[in-house]
Amino acid sequence: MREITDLFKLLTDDHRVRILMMVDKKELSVCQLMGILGISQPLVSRNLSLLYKGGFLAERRDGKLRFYRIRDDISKELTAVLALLRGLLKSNKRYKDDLATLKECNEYQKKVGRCDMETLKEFMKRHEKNNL
Amino acid sequence: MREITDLFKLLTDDHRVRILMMVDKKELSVCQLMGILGISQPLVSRNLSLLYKGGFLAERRDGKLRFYRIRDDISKELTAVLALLRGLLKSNKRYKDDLATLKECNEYQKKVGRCDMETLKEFMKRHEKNNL
DNA sequence: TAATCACATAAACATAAATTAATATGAGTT
DNA sequence: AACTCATATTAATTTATGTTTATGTGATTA
Repeated sequence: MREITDLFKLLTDDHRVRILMMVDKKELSVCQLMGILGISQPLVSRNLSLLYKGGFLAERRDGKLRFYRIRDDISKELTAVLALLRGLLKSNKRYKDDLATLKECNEYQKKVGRCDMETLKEFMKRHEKNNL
Repeated sequence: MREITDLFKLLTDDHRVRILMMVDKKELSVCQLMGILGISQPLVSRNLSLLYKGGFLAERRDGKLRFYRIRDDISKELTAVLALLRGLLKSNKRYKDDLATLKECNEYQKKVGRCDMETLKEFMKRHEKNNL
């Protein structure tokens, strides 16, 4: 029983759910997630770590960057939970906004040709200004 | 987004999930739930109240007793969550034990012909002994 | 109408979780 | 080998949550 309530506990934090849904859409690095969600690096790392320990995520290192994505061999329990989440969020405003930001973030990176922390912080600054 | 994480928050407590699954099986009074789960009355009441506020439950008063059951007009979100829970718990030991206790509790009540707090406390005492 | 019973709620306490700020790690670069 | 950069981790603070004890409420019965 505890395993199940612990699983739900993973989904009681907005940041974690948003992170999960973003990497569900596309493999992402820590600094990309910072840029998209507009939150601090340790906060992204901590929540990634919890989702990882919860069995949702796979990690891949590429140079200095670490990319996270949904594991492709997650348990049937986690598969069911993910399916539920996708359904619940389909028409959620925050989720759709995040998806849009994800797209902008990608385009910005393509334009400047880099994917490092400075680039992402610059993106965060610009994005924040646009949403005032 | 908050609405969704709050929904999951309701399911992060063992007692609440057990209560939800018991009333999913059968309409039950507060003291019956005490007897089945073996926990205090304020604890049952508090968790029932949270599940009620969360939109899962309907209440019916019959004399001194208050019976709770799953609302028959719950939202599609809650319906999806309930379906998930039923799947996750289908083969869960604690859940199956609780179902067995629910059955015993019913039979005990039929035998003694009452459904009040004294009866249920007596049942709790006996049940505890049997499980030593 | 006073007492009792089932249940609800408030207050108090204990514990756990989220966030930030500061620091550590470890791979890549010079 | 020293340095830098992306990320992880720790410690400290705040905030939220669960549980018990004590008390309130409203219906029923004596």
